[in-house]
Formats: sequence, structure tokens, C-alpha cells
Amino acid sequence: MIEPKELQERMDRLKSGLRRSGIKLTHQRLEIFREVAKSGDHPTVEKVFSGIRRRVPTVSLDTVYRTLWLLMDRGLLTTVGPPRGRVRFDANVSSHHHFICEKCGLTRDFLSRGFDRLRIPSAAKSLGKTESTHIEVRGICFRCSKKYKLKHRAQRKKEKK
Amino acid sequence: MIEPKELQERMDRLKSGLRRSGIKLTHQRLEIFREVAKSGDHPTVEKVFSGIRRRVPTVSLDTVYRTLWLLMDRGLLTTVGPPRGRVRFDANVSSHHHFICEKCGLTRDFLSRGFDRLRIPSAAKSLGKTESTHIEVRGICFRCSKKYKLKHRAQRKKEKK
DNA sequence: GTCAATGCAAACTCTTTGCAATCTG
DNA sequence: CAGATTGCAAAGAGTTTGCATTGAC
Repeated sequence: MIEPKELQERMDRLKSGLRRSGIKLTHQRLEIFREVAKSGDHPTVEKVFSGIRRRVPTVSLDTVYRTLWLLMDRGLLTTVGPPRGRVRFDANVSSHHHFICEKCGLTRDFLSRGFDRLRIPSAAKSLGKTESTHIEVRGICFRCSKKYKLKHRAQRKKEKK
Repeated sequence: MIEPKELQERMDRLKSGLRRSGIKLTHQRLEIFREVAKSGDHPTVEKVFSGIRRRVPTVSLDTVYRTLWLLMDRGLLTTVGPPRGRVRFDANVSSHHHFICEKCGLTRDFLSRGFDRLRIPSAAKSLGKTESTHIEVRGICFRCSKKYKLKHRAQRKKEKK
């Protein structure tokens, strides 16, 4: 699905990323990451697991979970939509957009005339019928921002040690 | 969190929506919907459950689940992010956007120079630090589109009956 | 060789289902 | 009153954790 060159780049990014964090470069971690990196759509945990099983029959599901969250933590992977995937419901049927906190999943509406006017690019239209066009801006809410900075500082100290 | 007038409108929309579908208007359904409709952020299932419990101590968790999915099905509620909340992972760190199928969760990247150039509205900036700005366009993929039309037609027949 | 990482099994949490009792239209 | 809807309890997914063994550095 992904071009070999791009895949290679992603794999290299992973390796240097792990090394920088002082995290061991195991066969499993490499393959779990590769499974995500090589696919054009965005695999769920199960998809990653079953995909790997074919090549590395001994990996266990819990290693897949542990690895994916580890790579998330280190910023080497992201999730689509709210992290830790809990469904959130919305009773607002009129046009509005969402701000989602990548750390805690806080989800809030905001209005934007500019966003409402957006024309959907043809690249998106070729994938399906665009029914509703909620737009999601992802970031880190102020509450988590504070916590995150503190944690990050502690992290760096540990890594230097 | 929501203005009383807007809440009232949402409740009315629910009632007429249910009646139109020939679905019974129970106390539980009303309160479950209200719990979603009245909140400014977007509650998870647990949030809805615990919120209702205070007012209607007898509701059970399974009714909350059943009701939320029922209302989803009838288009009276939506979810934020992929439906049925399975986390999906992404190894792409460069700027890109997502098309998400509301029915099956299919998630695919697309590129758009126009979207890349978007300025984040101040309304969003006031909610937190916008770290990454993936944008999500939601719709229904071609595969589901076919299934959906068939189902919908069958539905209408049933409702007229 | 050391300590982190893995695999296993078991625990835990979240979600769904079958069924008798209850309530809406 | 009939049939849909609910609550309960139990089953079924999905996810996490403790611990002995294995493997990377």
C-alpha cells in the first residue's frame, strides 16, 4: 500500500527514535511498527495482530498492545480520532467542528465560518460519499498541557542519566 | 452547558424523530438523549450512564448502550471520531488528512494542499495548544453506501406498513 | 551478565445477549 | 391488550497485569 521508499524512511525513523529513548530494538517492536507503517488505511489492534501473526507466529496479543502504546507515548505513532478509543456521542446536528485533546480525549465543539465554507477536496470525494463534514482539530488541552510538561521534563532527566 | 432553548429544540427533534420511525417514546430514551444533548463536551457511555443514574436510579447500563446505538442508527445522534470506537493507528507523521466511513470505520489518508494551509480558528485555539492539525472528513465509503441504500429502502417499507 | 522485554495465563473492564417482567401506544 | 422495551444476570469481547523465561545491549 505504501511506497517502499516511504516505508524505509518510517522504519528508520522508528529505529533512531527508539535508540534516542534508550528503548530496546526488538524483533517484535520492529514488526509491529512495520505492520502499521506499511498499511494505507489505519489498522486496529486486531488487524496489526493478525497481520503480524503470519510473519512472526509467536508474538502475543499483549505485546502488540504494550508496543503500540509505548510507541504512542514516544510520539512514534499516533491514533486516528480520540486516543484510547472510547466512543463519544454528539447530539448536535448543525454544522460544527471538534477540538480533541490527544492526551485525555476531551472533546469540545467550536464554530468556524471558515471551516464551514471549506470545499471537500476531490481526493476525499474519491473515497466515498461525504455525508457530514465535521472537521477535527487535534491538540493538547490546557489541563493536560501542564501535566505533560512536567512529565516530559522528568523523562529527559531520566534519559540523560 | 447548552442553552435551554437549544436543548429544547434538540429534545423536540428527538421526539418527532422517534415518532416518525414508529419507535416508542420511553422515559429512559428521553433521559438518555437529554444527557447527551445537554452537555457541551461529548460524553462517553459511562458519563451518560452515571449522569442519568442521579435522576433515574433504575436505568441499567445495557439500556444506555441499546438506546445510544438505536439513536445512532436513526441518525438522531452521531459519534465523534470513528464509530464503535476501535483505536486505529497511524505511522504517518507528515501532514495529511483522514476520510472516515461512519458505517464501517474505514479510514484512509488523503492529501490536500488547501487543508494544509488552513489557519486554525481562534475558537479552537482557546481550547488548548493545537499540536497537530489532522483534519477529518466523515462520510460513507462506497462499499457501505450500497449496503446502506438497500437497508434504507427496506426500512421505509416497514415504516409505512 | 544484567535488566528490559516477551509470552503465558489469569484478571479485569467494557459491551452484548437471552429472557421474564413491565410499560407504551 | 399486544408487542416493544426494560432490567437483570450471565456471556462474550477487548484490554491489562503479574510473573517466570528469554533476549538485547
